[in-house]
Amino acid sequence: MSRILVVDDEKDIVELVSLHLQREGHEVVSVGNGLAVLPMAVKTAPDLIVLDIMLPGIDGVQVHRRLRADTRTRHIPVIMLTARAQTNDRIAGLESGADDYLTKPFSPRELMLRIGAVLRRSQKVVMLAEQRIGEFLLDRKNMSLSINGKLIELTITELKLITTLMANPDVIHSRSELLSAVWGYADDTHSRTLDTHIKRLRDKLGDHGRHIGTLRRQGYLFQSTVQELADSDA
Amino acid sequence: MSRILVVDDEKDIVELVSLHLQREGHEVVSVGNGLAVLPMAVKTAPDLIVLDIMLPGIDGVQVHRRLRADTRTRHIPVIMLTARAQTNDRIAGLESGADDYLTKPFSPRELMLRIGAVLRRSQKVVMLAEQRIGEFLLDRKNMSLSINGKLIELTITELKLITTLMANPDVIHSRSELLSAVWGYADDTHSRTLDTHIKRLRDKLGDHGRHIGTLRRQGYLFQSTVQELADSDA
DNA sequence: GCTACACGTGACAAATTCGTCACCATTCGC
DNA sequence: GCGAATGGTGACGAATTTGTCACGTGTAGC
Repeated sequence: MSRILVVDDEKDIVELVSLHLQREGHEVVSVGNGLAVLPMAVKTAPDLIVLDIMLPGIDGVQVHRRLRADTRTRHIPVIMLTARAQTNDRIAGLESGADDYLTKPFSPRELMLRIGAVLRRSQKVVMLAEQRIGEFLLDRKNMSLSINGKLIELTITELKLITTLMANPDVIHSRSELLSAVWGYADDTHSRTLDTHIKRLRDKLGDHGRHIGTLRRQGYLFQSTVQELADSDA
Repeated sequence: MSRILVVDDEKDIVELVSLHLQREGHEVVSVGNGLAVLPMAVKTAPDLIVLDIMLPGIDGVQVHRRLRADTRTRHIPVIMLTARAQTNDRIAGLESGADDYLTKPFSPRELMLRIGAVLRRSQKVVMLAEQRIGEFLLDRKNMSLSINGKLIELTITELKLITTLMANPDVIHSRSELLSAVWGYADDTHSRTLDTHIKRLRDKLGDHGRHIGTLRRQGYLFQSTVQELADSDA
């Protein structure tokens, strides 16, 4: 599942938290000294760090600063464990930097919920840099479309349109869905805007414009494969 | 590393191939019956399938057809194992569909090389759909940039420019690199095109335009963090 | 077969984008 | 400090993009 780095010098806290995390299928790494956090974080690349404030070596606030300052660890979400004795402005300082915080003593269940929430928020959504469908190559990194290796010059509107269609090939995209994705509004009563852009796009695709199909009263779709022109018995 | 589905009813072949694959760090799943391939492929989502022609149940050619016809498995590369007794036109038919083929008896080393080559060819390049840097959110899926949740309206040229810069934050991008990535040429002798677009982009970013730094005689860079305006001792 | 509705089409004009360029500002090396 | 090189700036005009709209074509339901 995910790898969690637990930082606390109280062994019973570490064991309790580890137990709960492992029960949920996470992998746990732990350290008990502030100075050891950054090297361990760099080495193990955890998905989240649970970081206690009171630490031997250097304290949790300092550790947090170092994690944020290092390009290798700055992206790792951090949940800080604070003691009730912390002053309010100190807690405010923590809140502004950490992804979440929890006051000791805490219920392990509460911590698990917090960890789950922070992990979900931080999950990276990825997509294919290049998507090939038949003779089409959509290069999302360079924001370009090629057909059989030949670059098709598209306006940004046309590019957004084909990108939206090719994101889910062979699936119908309603008019309102396309308008929303490309134009930011969903109602096109009495307007031919979408139709005009579809035509322009099809024109630029030449013969391959047939890959953009119309489903009357439903919307448009990008077809991975199209029927060959029938010469006989058409 | 990668997950490989090995399909062969000869147990010694399966064991031999599995041994070599596991030695290279791959995970191996195997089935010995043609009818079991598709369900297993759907279930385990392998990165590559090694598929023997001679199978009980349905033969390898049929299996291959089914894999290609199913949207859940059509993208999985297939290496087919053929027997020397196969006729030439049958082999030609296989070649046109499989990603690679190998004739029994084969050396395991040869198969490993083929597997490596096919895997390398099929690796999907992915990138973050959304990239957050400080207050900037680059949404590659929708081709948009937001700062603190506020959409910044950019032209396609400006978008390509900021995308290129943010792809490697805090790294210098030379003028020729930017020209090549955005304009498709690298020489800007006697032209202020790039500079003009950088200025336009900075203007649209307002205060946050400071994130785009100039390094004289080297190029430009996107800075994840910038110095706060110093009110004292500036 | 007829009609109403949905989509395709060509044309237009306003808006926007783009590259260029003259000039200014800044930086660096001598 | 000076001069040359480099980057910033505002303005211009050509080219392109965009949305709209009248009209035509195609389709589905009665």
